[in-house]
Amino acid sequence: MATMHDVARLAQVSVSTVSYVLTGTRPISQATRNKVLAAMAQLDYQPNAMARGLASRRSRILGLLMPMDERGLGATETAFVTGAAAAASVAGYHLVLSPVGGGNLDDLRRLASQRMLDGVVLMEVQLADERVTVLQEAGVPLVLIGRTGDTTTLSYVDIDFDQTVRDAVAHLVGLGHRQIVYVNHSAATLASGYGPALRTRDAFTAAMTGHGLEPVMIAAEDSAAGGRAALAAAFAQAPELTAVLAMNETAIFGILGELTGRGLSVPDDVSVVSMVTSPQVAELATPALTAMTSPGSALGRIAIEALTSHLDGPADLRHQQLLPCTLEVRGSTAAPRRPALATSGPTSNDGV
Amino acid sequence: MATMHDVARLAQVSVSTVSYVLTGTRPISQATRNKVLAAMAQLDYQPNAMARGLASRRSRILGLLMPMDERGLGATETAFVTGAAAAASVAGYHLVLSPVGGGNLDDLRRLASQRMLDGVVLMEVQLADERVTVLQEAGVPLVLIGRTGDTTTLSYVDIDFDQTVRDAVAHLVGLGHRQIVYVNHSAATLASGYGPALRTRDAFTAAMTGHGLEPVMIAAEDSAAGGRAALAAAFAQAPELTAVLAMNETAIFGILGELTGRGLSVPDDVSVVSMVTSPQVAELATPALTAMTSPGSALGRIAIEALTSHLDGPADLRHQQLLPCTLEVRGSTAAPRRPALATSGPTSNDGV
DNA sequence: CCGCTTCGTCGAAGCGCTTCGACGAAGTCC
DNA sequence: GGACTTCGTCGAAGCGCTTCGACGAAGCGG
Repeated sequence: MATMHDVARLAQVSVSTVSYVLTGTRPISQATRNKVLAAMAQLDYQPNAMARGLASRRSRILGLLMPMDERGLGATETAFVTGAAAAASVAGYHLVLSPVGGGNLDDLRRLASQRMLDGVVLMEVQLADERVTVLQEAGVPLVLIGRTGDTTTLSYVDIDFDQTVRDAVAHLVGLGHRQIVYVNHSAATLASGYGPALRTRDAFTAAMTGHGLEPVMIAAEDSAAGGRAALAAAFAQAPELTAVLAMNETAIFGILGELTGRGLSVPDDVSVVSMVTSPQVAELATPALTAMTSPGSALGRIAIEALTSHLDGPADLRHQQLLPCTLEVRGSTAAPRRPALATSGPTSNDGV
Repeated sequence: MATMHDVARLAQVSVSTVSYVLTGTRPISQATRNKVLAAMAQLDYQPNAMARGLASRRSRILGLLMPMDERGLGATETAFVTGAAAAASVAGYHLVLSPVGGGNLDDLRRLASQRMLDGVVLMEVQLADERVTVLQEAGVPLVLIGRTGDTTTLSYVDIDFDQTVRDAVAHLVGLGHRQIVYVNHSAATLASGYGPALRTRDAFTAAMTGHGLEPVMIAAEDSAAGGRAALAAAFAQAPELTAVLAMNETAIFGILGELTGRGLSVPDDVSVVSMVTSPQVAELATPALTAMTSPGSALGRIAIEALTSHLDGPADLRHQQLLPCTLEVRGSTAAPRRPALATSGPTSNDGV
């Protein structure tokens, strides 16, 4: 393995000159640069990342911390990762994914203190997330995907749940639906302070109220069985329901199964909209699901760009941005079979 | 950030002594050790990973190279990753996941030559995989998940597809099925030399022939639509079919949808077995799928253990191991409604 | 044409750690 | 009880790179 010394000797220049050619920190004449580049090519020289990191005190490695539970990564998360990796590569950084779960905070602390990561993107952020504290204490630059409760001092990129829910509800209301049930994540997830679950809950209430409609939310376990139970609960609470909006990607297959089981057809009897869902998953169902497609790879790219601009630019700037999911109408939504009965309250906003 | 120097000064020993306490390379008296450990604790000392790596020429970082296509990671792959991460942690290594796709071989070459990874686990190996060559040229220790065509010089862990297919077929034959169709990955995937697709194809042929039955294989695109088309093709080729064995986790939902669409019930009219499938995915379907559950986390653990034993032990040993998937009977398989007509050929193996 | 800045290059001093050789003290063997 | 090994510790020499200060050679204005 050739070192910088070898290159310098072959090119008949000093080591520092070679370094300057590599990093561009100081001007180098074209002639010298060519000599050095030729020597590098001839020796198949590759800089040693460790040595470089030690001397410069920056590793040019960015970490993407993704808790991996047994659920697996959906296409949404994957798009996110690939978007981030591409952006990192463009900025001249490596991206490594670290599957540090919520449990091992010590592992995280060690990783952070070892100065091996120049910066970190945190996925699946809770409203109160200890990992943020650990990382901040270790002095590691940080960008969140998602938001903590108090976001004033942090950089983040997140889905605009408010807008997304509003668009989804508007789509259903526009089709003529009046009794819409929102199937959220489980009660336990809500209680644990999972941001998306809480934010969509509030956004749904606001959107429905804005249309003069009654918001009904059901918390469902993340499983097909949970979806079935949720649908039963939904019919118990709102027997006239004609549409389901589901945040819970896992439960939705249970919902569909139960609907079929009750002899109800999608979308004729009940319309279904899936939130924050990838096209791939939406296409698995029959009929394919009308869904709010998440801006996965854009989210990843923007997070990395924010992080690198922190690193290469002034340290104290803050990047906060929300991106909505876009509505993609497929086969699971239609006008309700029985036209809406006028419900109580104003209906002036119906035509959205 | 405290350095080893600070610790040495506070403990009134030399730097090398501190290093020996940390690495255990040489004996240190209990008294000295305690002094050093106390100093470390007091200063909240964390060794600098870069410096350590530079001096020792080992980073204690292992890479898990997983091509991330838009399909996303299933629960199987996730189990794999978590198993690997846990094993790495036990062995005192960090595990980083690198989403290097098949395209950017140069990226891989750079990563490998920078000496920042002590070793690498390669996922989703093709029968002829250039990444193997690149890594071998760079001299990076290597363990495969999956196998290349020529495995003589390589370490690998893989699913025992032969055994898995045999068990799946035996289950169906045992229930009384005679016309069994195997739905594989797409023709393009087969042509590209994707090992699991090829191996299961051959294993299916062997297993069916062994039972004196006619093997029918359909290649299906990785989508719900592909599954529907595959089922149509299956009925065209084998109108009497009573069971489907599917390798294609994505297509299987299309298969189920098409079955329902044709008014056929699962498992009464047609039994379905899903290969290499996680319980989570199997439970999404209604009824839940009888499936061959992949030994995900064990596979990850074993791969890492093989890799670390390469690194810490003699360099030239070889680890080659196959693990079968285990049959988990759920609701999608049953005895065929119309008992099998005696097909041509011997039926002596039926009772398996 | 003199002092001044800018350009291009060099040498040397680290970055924080591991590891080798050395060496006194203590234990072991016949 | 002398020769020899083992134990526990130290100092110093790197690992391969970045970066700082220095310095000769040009280029510039007045």
